[in-house]
Amino acid sequence: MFFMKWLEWRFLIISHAFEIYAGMIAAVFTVLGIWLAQKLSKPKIKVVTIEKESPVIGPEFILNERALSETGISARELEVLELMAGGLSNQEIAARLFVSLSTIKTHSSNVFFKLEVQRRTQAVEKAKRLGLIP
Amino acid sequence: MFFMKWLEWRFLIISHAFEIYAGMIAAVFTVLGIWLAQKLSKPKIKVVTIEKESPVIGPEFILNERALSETGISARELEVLELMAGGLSNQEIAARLFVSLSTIKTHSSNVFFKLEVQRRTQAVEKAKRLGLIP
DNA sequence: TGTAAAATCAGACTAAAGTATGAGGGCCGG
DNA sequence: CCGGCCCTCATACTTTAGTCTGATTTTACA
Repeated sequence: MFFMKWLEWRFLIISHAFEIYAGMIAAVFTVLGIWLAQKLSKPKIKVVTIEKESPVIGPEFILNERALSETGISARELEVLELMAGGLSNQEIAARLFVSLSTIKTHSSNVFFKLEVQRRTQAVEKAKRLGLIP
Repeated sequence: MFFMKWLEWRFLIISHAFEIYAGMIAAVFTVLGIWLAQKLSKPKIKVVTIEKESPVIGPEFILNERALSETGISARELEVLELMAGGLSNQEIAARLFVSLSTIKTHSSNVFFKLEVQRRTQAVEKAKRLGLIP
């Protein structure tokens, strides 16, 4: 029985040798094709942009020249305004700028007038809004 | 001459019929393989992530509770501090909160003590730094 | 229920801040 | 060279801010 079966197989293989050969070639080259496709195909590139919140990197202050000229605030007055914003008293500002208290009072009064306010806290607040100080 | 060439070709084709056949099969199935690969394989996706710096859009203010408890500033005192930062005088703050001027003076004095400052401008400046007010 | 913190207010005082007015000197452009 | 602006300073005065002391009431909490 075994022998018979084997003979049958042998016959089949021999008589269909070409077809088997062709099939093997087909199989091998199909695999080759798949492999080629995988190797050669360019990957699709998907670009994902991620918005990253940067915690206020640039404290870069740019003076608002327009507002400055519109208010008519002078260089010295702006200096006083900056120190004022730093929380200094008129006395301390005077010492810092090597001038008298009277001078600072005059300057600050002028600043208040030009900014249309009546208190230093308001002046600082408005000056910041206008971009006159950081 | 032409005839000779043709004969030569013919001979070549016939004698190598099998190889040509095999080659064609190989070619066809290579293409099939490529096609299969294209159809069946998931498309390769290469994900490129790009970090994009965005300059903090939201000026959303979040109160710094830590600093608040550390300084020991009470709710009412914080209210006064906020109005103070708005440039209001003690008189105006008193009117706004329906209390007397004395009360506001007491509150502000307490705030100055807790923030370790001596002037309202300094208090406002420091409070902003600490995240107590916007 | 006692108490500690918070909120309220007052009076008195000191210290700043702000206003008003005037004035002198420096600098610049018409 | 003069008028206008800026910077400076002073004096006098008013207003606001800030300190200190002391007190009452409310609220929250153990």
